[in-house]
Parts: sequence; structure tokens; C-alpha cells
Amino acid sequence: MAVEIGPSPEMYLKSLFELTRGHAPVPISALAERLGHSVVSATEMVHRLERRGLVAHEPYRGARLTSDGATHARTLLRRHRLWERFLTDELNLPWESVHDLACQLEHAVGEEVTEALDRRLGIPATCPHGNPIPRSGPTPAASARTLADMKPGEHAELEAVHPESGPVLAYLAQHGLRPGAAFSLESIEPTDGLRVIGVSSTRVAFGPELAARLRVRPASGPGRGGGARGDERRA
Amino acid sequence: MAVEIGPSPEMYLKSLFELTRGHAPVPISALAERLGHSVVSATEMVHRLERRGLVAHEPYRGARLTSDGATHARTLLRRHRLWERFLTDELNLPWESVHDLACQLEHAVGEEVTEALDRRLGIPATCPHGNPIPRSGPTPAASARTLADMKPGEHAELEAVHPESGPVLAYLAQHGLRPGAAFSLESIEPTDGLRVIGVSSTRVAFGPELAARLRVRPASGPGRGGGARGDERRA
DNA sequence: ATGTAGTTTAAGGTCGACCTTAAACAAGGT
DNA sequence: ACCTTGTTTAAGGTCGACCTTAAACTACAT
Repeated sequence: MAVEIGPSPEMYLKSLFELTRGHAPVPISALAERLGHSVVSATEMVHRLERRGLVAHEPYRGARLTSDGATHARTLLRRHRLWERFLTDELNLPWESVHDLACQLEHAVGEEVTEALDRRLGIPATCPHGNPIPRSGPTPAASARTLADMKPGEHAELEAVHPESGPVLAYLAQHGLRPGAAFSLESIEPTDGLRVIGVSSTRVAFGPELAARLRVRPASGPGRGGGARGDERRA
Repeated sequence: MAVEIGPSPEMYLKSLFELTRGHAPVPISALAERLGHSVVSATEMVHRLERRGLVAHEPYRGARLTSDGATHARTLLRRHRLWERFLTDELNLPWESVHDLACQLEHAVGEEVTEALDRRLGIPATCPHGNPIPRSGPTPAASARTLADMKPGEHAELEAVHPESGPVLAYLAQHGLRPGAAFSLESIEPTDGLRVIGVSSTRVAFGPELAARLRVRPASGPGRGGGARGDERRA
């Protein structure tokens, strides 16, 4: 069991999982873009994964994880997020850089280490970027609402950065924005749909694509002022 | 700096380092055997590493690390042993299995993580198998004396398992023998040179090759009886 | 001085994971 | 019905990391 699989196929499974919205297949071009590969290469890989029974490919529509594939992807994501927690909580590495670091570590460990790590970390509920750590049992539904869905004047709190990536996290870190931060949407610029938000006396702008990657929830308290405040470790 | 290098070349550097005795070149056949590769493949790799300036190859004698190569190997060994400590000390994974696990992790992290890990672990002096963790500055000379050098009747204490490997550690674990354990050499069998030692009322036998991998030092105290006792974390 | 054991080179093979360019094809809007 | 856009297939390439078999060669001990 556990089906030997290399780092590269694993990245595909993970990306596929992350890019999946609802029940729709993910266009291969989207996959390719996320991984920085050519579309042809991505198609090749999808075929390889299909032969292994991990993804189902609907021609001209996209690829979807089979349940085997989804299981595998979930454990990968689990490892990834646990490592992220380890790197921030135990090694005190910067919030915005642990994503890329964890991308290496996730392929280097099996179940043994993963579970031990989970216990060691106190069975955390989310990664440092606000995403839930998959465990046995259904994953708690993440809020579907993002910054892109908000209307000017609304107040909210950053819940998570969903498809994570180095550059995105760097941008957020640069402006002191972290899960838990309260903010308000000040305006949506007519040109390019730029979202300008106010976070503790600063203004930060986000393009529509980035905005769609910022999951939000109604501001919890009157917001204890904070910009760069932490993230919750429990659900 | 840091010269991009993959897991496989890294394993070669590490093995080369571990197999080096004094100043002599390591025969490629020995390298190949340690890695479980064919001699031809090992030769190929040595060439690749030579082109990169990491090893020097003396035809028909063997390969030696250049100073660049040695530096690289040392940092690899450093990562490896730090991960071993992490896995045993923090995750409570079994002593005999952390070697193989660390073999994966060592290729998945850079300097940032390594140094943070080191600090986090309290700058440990040795790995769980008794080998010193390389740091800047000269590595403390490991005792050159092994079980293979002992005479019947002698008492000693296990200091380290030097070239480590899964099966060797498994054998030791099976017999409750760990660094720090005191024992006496009871006999050397004339056939096959088997070393039979007494450890806390048990007898365990070692072939000559294994014996040469067990570094020993004079028993420290009257040995608080112990078989399966720990290992020191400080020099 | 010679022979054997250990080393090296040569030649050819496989597999995975990428790339490019170019052609064939399907979906969906006008 | 057509045309554009996005998708897939085909063809050929590269590179790294392994493999085998077979021939050439060296070191060293007898």
C-alpha cells in the first residue's frame, strides 16, 4: 500500500486538489500554469497519473482526482501543512517562507513521521496560512467567501490564503497582513478591478486574482486593532 | 553559492565521506556496494562529481573528496544527524529507524532550516547513534578504536555506530545495544572471527565487518549496569 | 614475468520528467 | 456554418540516473 510515487507526480496531485472548485474538472492549462510547466508536459503527466488510477481525464474539459488520487492529495496537503506549522511554531521561521520550505519536506516523509509530527504539534487545526489540516473524517468546509466577493464598505477578517504560493505570501507579509487580521474593503477600482483595503491605518491593493485567493470571514470581535496578529491553532 | 545538487549525487558525497579512512582514496567498488549500485554506475557518478569539482579520482585507486566536496558532505552529514536527533528526541521515533528516515529529510532542507533546527535542538553534540554533528570548526576526532580492535577480556563502552545503516541498527536494537552501553569482549571465535560480547547478562555475536563499525571507548564508570541506556547529548 | 582480481571504458538500454514545434481537433460564440 | 480559442497528439530532443554485457587495462602478489 501507499503506492510509490515521486515528488513530481505528487505536486500534480496536490495542485489538482488545490485548484479544484466544487465538482468541476480542472483545465490542464491551469495545472500547467500553477506548476510552471508547459501544457504539453502537464498533459503527459495527467496521462501517467490516469494510468495509475489517480486522476480521471475528461478530454477538452480537464482533469479530476479519483477518490484514490484525492486521498493521496489530502495526505500530501496534510504533510505540507504540518511541516508549515512545525517550521513556524517550532523553528520560528518567517511565516511567508515556510510554504516553499514545506514543499520540499512533504515529499520526504511517510506516515510514521507525519503522525508523530501531528501529535508533537498538538494536533493543530490549521496551517499558518489559515488552511485546515486534513485529518481522517471529512475536512471542515472552508468558507467559500473571498475578498473578491466583498462589497465596498464591508468589514471582514482574513481567514486563509488559499491557493498558497511564495510570491503571494511575500506580498501579504510585506504589508503585514496575516490570517486573523481585520480590515475593510474601501473601494473597487473600475479599472482592473483592484481591491483597495484598509488595514490598521494602511491601505493595500489587490488584483482580482489575488483577491480571489484571500478567504474571508465576518470580523469576529471589534478586532483588537491588529494588523499582523496571529492565526488560530484550533478550530 | 551552495551549488545545486540532487539527492543522488549527495548520497555519493556523503558515502564517500563516511567511507574515508584517513587520507586514502575510497575504492569505487566500496562506494558502489554501500549505495547498492553497480560499479559501472558508481564510476559514472564519480565522473560527474569530478567534473563538478567535488571529488578527485585517482584511476585504479579510488575517489577522494576535494575540499569543496568535503564541505558539502559535512553539511549533509550535519543535516542528517540533526534530523536524527529531531526524530528521536522530539518525535520519539525508534532509535533504529531514524537513520533511514533522516536519509530522506537531509536532501529536503537548506541552510535556513538546518540552523534553526540546530538551535531548536539545543546544539546537540552527537546524533542518536553516537556520531558527532559537524559544525563550523574542526570536527572532534572520533575514537579510532572499534570492537574489532579489542582483545578478549577487555571492557568497554559503545561510543558510536559508524558507518550507520538500517540493518546494522536494527541488529543492535534487537539486542538492546546502544551508545553508552557497557560490555566486555568475551571471545573471538577462530572461525569467521566472530566477536562474542557480554552485555548485561546477554551474549551477542558480531562478525568482523560489523565489529569494525562499532566504535568503542574505555568504560566510563563501573557501568551502571545498563544495556539499553541512552546516549549523551553533549561532548 | 605472469596471471588473477579489481578497475575502467565502451556500447546500448530503460525510465521519468521535462522541453519545443507543429498539426489535428473540439467547443462555443457570432 | 464558421472561426477562434483552447486542447490534444505527434514527433523529436535533452538530461539525469540507473542497468547489463563485454572488452581493455592495471596493480600486485606469487
